[in-house]
Amino acid sequence: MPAPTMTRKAEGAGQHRGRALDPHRDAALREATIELLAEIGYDRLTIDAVAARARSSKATIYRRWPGKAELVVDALHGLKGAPLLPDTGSLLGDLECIARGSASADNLLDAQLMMGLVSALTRDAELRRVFRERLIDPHTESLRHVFEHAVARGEVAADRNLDLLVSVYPALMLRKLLMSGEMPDAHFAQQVINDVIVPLATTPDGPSPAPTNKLGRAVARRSVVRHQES
Amino acid sequence: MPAPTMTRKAEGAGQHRGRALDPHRDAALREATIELLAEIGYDRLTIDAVAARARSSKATIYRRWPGKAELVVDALHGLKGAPLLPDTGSLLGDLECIARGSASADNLLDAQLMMGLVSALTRDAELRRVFRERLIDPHTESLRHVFEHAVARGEVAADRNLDLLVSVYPALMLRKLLMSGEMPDAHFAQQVINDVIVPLATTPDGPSPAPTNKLGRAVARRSVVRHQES
Amino acid sequence: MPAPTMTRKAEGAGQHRGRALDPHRDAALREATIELLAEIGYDRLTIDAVAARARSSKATIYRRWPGKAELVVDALHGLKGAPLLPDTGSLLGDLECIARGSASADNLLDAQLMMGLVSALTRDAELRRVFRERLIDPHTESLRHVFEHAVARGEVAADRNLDLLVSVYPALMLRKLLMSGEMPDAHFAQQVINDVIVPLATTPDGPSPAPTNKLGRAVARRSVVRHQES
Amino acid sequence: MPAPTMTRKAEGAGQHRGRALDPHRDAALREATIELLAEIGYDRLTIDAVAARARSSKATIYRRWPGKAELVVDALHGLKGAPLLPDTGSLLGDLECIARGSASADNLLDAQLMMGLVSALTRDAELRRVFRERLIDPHTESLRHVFEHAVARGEVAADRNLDLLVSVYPALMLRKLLMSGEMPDAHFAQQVINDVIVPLATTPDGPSPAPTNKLGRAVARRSVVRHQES
DNA sequence: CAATAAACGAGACGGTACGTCGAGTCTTCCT
DNA sequence: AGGAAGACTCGACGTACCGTCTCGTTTATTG
Repeated sequence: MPAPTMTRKAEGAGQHRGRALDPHRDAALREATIELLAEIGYDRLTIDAVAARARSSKATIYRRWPGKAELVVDALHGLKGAPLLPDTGSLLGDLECIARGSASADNLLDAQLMMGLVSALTRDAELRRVFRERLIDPHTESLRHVFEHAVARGEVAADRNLDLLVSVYPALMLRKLLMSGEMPDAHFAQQVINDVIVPLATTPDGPSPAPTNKLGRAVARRSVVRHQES
Repeated sequence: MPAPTMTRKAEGAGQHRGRALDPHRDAALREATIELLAEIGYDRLTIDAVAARARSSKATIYRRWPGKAELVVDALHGLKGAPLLPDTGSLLGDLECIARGSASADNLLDAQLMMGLVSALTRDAELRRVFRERLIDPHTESLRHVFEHAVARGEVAADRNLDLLVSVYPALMLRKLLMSGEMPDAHFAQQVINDVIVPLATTPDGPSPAPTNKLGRAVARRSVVRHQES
Repeated sequence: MPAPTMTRKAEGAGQHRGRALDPHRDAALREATIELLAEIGYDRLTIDAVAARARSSKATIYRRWPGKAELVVDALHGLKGAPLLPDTGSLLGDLECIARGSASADNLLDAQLMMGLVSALTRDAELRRVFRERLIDPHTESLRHVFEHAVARGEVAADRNLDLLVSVYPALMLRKLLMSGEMPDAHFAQQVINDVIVPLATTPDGPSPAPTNKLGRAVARRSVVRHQES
Repeated sequence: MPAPTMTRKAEGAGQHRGRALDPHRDAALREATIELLAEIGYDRLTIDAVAARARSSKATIYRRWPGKAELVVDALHGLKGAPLLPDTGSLLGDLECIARGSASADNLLDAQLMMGLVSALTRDAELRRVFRERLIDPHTESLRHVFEHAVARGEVAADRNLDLLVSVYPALMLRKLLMSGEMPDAHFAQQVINDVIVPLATTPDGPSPAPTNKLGRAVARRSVVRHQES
């Protein structure tokens, strides 16, 4: 599986005519970026400051990344461990595992990064793509993995809209993050699991349940229409 | 009843020795700010542009607000939430009404504002508060209103965690907006209603369903503890 | 003898319909202006600073003077004593008297003022007029007085171009002032008197002397052409 | 032999680590400065205007000079004095040559520059020095040259105070310029030559004559025409 | 082993926006 | 109506970053 990021320029360039980009500079630049991010935040971070801290020149940075956002994304990418793919044997166990992970230090950093990056998402479709691939999808994939196992075990019905289901938890966490300005705590995560995710996954009928009252039929009829999340 | 914002300088100054700040300038500046926010977004909005559009001078702006963030916050203050409070007589009808409203022109403006603003949410707690009050709460209140009526009608069980329930729909819409870069369409809204909100609201048992396996008890126990969304 | 300054607005207005401009404010403003001029100089002097020092408002200043230059001219005008009109009985004695006066403290102040004001002379014809009337003419009048007495005594021929003659001394002093940045000293003044003014005033022949050598004829021919100063 | 100006930053820096200051930009900036000085004067000249005219950015200017005064000083440095050194064979011929040159287009530019600059002379000794060297001395040197030749020819006595003598003409021209706001015309220049410079240079006795005699008899031939100083 | 191609540090470049300051005017309230 | 206070528009100030570029220098590859 090739180029992981696409934020870096000429990732798989292969043979070079002249001198190749020095990997030591890469590392130093990423490190300086991370340090400055932690010290002064995304918005006050300047390319000049990164260059100065890494005893580099701006050109060396722009030779590697097209701009600040991509540099930061790439720098933080290096920090991220693999998304945890829990397998406790039960849906609830796996979800609690994820909930615990949500409040870990790793995710705190992710959260800060995310909040700092959301700004650039407004304008830059490419950044949006990378942002999703690097920071969002790992979490949803973790959840998808959990749900797929649960389906295999028979804990969750096979007809669920998984694309939507796996996005409920991160959506609520993101919202909480943006609204509060800080990483959601374990309490909140557990609450989401208990009060939203588990009920949603284990509702006896399909996502649009068997009508239990006079209005139910209309519901059932409509929910026949299914959509793929784009 | 204290000053609501604290972003404005000398909010309750009372008596003035000299000439007072002209409220007409306030209004013009706020209006120009809102227009520009919607047109070009928070990050590309400049104080100079606001001054030019309001036929004002920068000094007049800086006399009122210490910087861009505060200006924007204060301008948003003026935006009335005007949440639609549908009452079609059934939960599903109300929800569909809201879903249709989600894609309306009003919400498009809101969405643009949101996309332009999220950047600043990272740093500015005050901005975050006003952002929530002016742009988020009106929508959740609309949903809360709908759910409360549904509870009153017996369509939804009384034990649901409403704080969380009302945030599921906006959280998914926000996420979709941020990930796609554009306003979620009616399709998506309807899908969320059908596959997430309705099932969640009408699950026969409480939010933590009757355990169907050995781990259920622990779940039930935990879910006794309820948290208020802060 | 009419209005002395013409920098003040409505100097000879006579009867007032309403309240008259308070002369105490005049004095306080002039005083503040003089103080600030001495402390920080003309260029760094601001109207706001004058207003603050005099516990006045800017409007009160602009009600009296059209701008900074005029305020300063007027303020310094109050400081000036009458131009000395020496009468020692001889041309040389009078001139030496003037030379001594040139280096006095009064003139030092004048010099500083002059240097600060020259800037505005570029643009403002009115200021130029007042500048000349208030700061230049008194000195030339003093000289004119001296020369007229000398003519009456027979020390100087009656046909001299007095307008030009009286401007030689101040022109050299002004030039020296501008070129050195400081008030010309008594030495220089005496030198000008001895080496320029006295020879010029007491040249035996007219200003264009009878030719005394072979080239003189050409000179004489050319110098036939006379010009009226425009 | 030290750096002549010290207004430029790092004048003799020698070796550069990075990219060097582009001399073409220097020239363009100086040229724009001179043009604007002549057009609108020192006081109305703005850094922004210079940058705009030179198709530069303000940073490029501030990288070279700390402020407006230094920029102007340095720009003036580039002006070559090109003093005309007339040699008609007679004092009067040379002087008339200079008088004619005084009203030429070149001197008009000089005059505009001068008028625009005098303001700043008050404060800036360095500006004063350059102003003198670039705009004043060339003219006085021209005169000194003329007088020295006249002395050599025996037209002018060797005991004259040349330093003073050469400054009389420019001093009167400067004064006229400042008092009238416009370039003195050829009329005036001729008058100064005839009525001041020539008499002064050709007075039979030394600069400090015996003051007690009454020599003014037969003057009246040429000075029949009288002039009013405006 | 040269030649050469490219990366490197340094930093100048044209821009754009910033937040401050002073000017001259206007408005409000007080005396 | 005058005066104090101070907000108003206007416009220049000097600074800070942006992303691009041009220097000389260093370092790998290639011929």
